[in-house]
Amino acid sequence: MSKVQTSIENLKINLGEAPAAAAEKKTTRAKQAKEIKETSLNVTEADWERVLLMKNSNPDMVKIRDVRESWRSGDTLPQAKFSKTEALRMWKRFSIERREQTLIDMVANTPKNYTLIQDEAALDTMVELMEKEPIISVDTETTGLDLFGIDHLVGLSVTLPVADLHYYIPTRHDEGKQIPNDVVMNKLRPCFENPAIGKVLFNAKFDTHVLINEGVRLNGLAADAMIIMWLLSEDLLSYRLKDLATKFLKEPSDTFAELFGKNCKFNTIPLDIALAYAAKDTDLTWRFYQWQLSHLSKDKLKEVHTLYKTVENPLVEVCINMEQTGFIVDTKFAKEYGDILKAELAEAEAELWNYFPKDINFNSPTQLKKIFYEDWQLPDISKKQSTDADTLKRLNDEVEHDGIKTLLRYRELTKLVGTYVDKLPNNIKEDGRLHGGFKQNGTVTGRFASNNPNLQNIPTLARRLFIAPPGQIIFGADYSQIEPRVLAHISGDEHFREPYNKGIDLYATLAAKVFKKPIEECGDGTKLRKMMKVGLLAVMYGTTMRTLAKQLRISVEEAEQFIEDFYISYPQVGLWIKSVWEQVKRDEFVTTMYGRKRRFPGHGQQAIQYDKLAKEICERLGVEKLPSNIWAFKKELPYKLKRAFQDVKGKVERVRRMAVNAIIQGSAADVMKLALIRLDAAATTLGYAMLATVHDEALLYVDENITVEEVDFLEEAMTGACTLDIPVKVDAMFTYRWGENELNKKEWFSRDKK
DNA sequence: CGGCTGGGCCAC
DNA sequence: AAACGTGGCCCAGCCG
Repeated sequence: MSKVQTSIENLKINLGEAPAAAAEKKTTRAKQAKEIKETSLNVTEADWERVLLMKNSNPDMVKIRDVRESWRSGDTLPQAKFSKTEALRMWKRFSIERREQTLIDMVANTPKNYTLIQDEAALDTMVELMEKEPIISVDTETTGLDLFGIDHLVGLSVTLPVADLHYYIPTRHDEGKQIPNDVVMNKLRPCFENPAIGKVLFNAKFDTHVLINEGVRLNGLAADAMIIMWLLSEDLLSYRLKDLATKFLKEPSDTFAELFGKNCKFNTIPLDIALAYAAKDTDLTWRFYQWQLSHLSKDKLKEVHTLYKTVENPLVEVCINMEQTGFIVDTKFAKEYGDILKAELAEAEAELWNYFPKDINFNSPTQLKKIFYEDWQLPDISKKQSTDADTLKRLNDEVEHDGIKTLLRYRELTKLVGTYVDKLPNNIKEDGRLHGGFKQNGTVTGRFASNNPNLQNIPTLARRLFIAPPGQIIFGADYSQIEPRVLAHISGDEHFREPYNKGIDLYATLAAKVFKKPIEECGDGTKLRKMMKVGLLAVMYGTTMRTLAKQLRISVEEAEQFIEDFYISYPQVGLWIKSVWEQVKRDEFVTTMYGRKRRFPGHGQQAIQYDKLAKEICERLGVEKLPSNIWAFKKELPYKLKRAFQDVKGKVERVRRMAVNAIIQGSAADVMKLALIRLDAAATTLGYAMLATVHDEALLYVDENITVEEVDFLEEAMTGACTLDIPVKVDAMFTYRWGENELNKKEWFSRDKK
């Protein structure tokens, strides 16, 4: 048996897979169950794509492809009469064979310039070469993803592009000769911490956290290929390096889970396999980055490249800082508050039993649906037997049922307890802090996303669990009305800009103008002002008249009149929106203020089809303007035409809404990202820590004795992040406990100190 | 059991 | 015939 095959056999034992001979004997139920379980895993789109790639070399695979297509289309193909189970078994057999074969091939074909570093002399040679490189690629291998918890580094790979050498340095593998971890870290530290040596990574945030745990602060991030990819194509299904390499470099590459199984830890991988896998990571990262650069240098992507260099790349450090800081959670308070809420919940539940039959689960929409619409025969307002809050409220308006009211209260409480008050403390790590994730590439528009846990959707009532460490406070700075301001700036509407330039209330001014009422009747708290707020959102997000009517509890005709009046008062806004529709029809993408793109491939054709059918409808009816409800014309328009138009209309209007929204939301996100970079720099000079961002606000931990000058300095970092044609306003907030007793700047500095 | 989906709901 | 943009998490219920 060759060395490679020995490694594979060892690996199989590590993976818990019995050798082939033993497998045949044992066919217990448990084992079958396990097999089914494994079979159901990992049959992803990417798997199937690879099956298609391999079909020429293995005719059997064609059958599997056919089976899959037949599942999708809902027919059975005559040449592929397999049950789903049989097909999955075939897939399983194939993938295990392939996995083994891939590993054998991978090790056998390990490139000559991949080197395993197992002794200090070799490491010294590598470091010497590394110091001559202007830019290198780095990647880490770990036991898992819980970096603030149990998981840690087991080895790292480095690519030296000039020398064309690729290394893997194992430090904590279970078996094989290795250099002690601290020795490796000490030797790498000077180069890794030297900002003059550029680093190219794939998901740099992850590796930087890993290295921080080892006492090394990676500096000089030159590029994060994952973030660049997202700027080049914001809505790919997968942003895994291996999938991208397969897709764009035309180099079929398997992900870790595909090669080793989902539950495998990297420290169990034999070193010869680890080298072939891990050195390829940095090799691919570097090559992928070069491929990206070849695109970014094109004229039409210059702006995107600039956006990357000036915003997204420096922002990676800010994300790392926010995640490192982490929130302090008041666990004692969480417990007390949880108990109070649970008592209220028990009360609500006891009350619910007065109205609902025994043994029903109030958390189950399926069961509630049956009671509301079958047993109680309530009118189906939503037309889909919904039991959501909106429907329940409207139902209650009609039938006045205490059970419905209590159910709403029950829902509120279960959400608060079950998702936040009880659950958030579970995320606290050994350092006593909660480190949520901030993903700068988490959305298609450019906004941040947050997870594990999501810190961007904490309800006001649950925010009070988050506190500042002793001697510090939470400082918040949020942009006031950033999205309407962006609209005012981009649309160039003088009237729309007026309230901002004069420093008066936007919504009151808009309402007065649109409703033709004196401004006194549109002030704070008035109905007209509230209506205007909803109306402006509808304009920005492209709400349909039907929904707007529902929200404002007015008729569809009144809603149409409302929006028409708005466009008469603010004609440039309407013209700008139409210009966006034209842009997206022509280019199939739109661009934010800072050059971020949102793409809508295929929209051009759809828009042309839309125009064609719209024209036909107008001609048949002999009208200029497309009627809002074509279904009213029962005889005048053939069903087929109406149906075809409705189809394309839905798609085209959806893209139009998304395009308008992407520019507004995306530009606001650009501004916020710039602001975060400046804030991070300002915070660093003051010795403060970035904590979080919630779309239009940034949170920091600062000294409770922060000075007015320091606050001015932080505020300026935000206000100075952009220059719009109108003023930008930032509101500062000071508190010991998030969401509670929040003071503004004036209040904070004039408060009575205890 | 573990993955997946749909309904519901929190934030901006 | 009909859906307001961007997200993530929890629970039921289903599947293999």
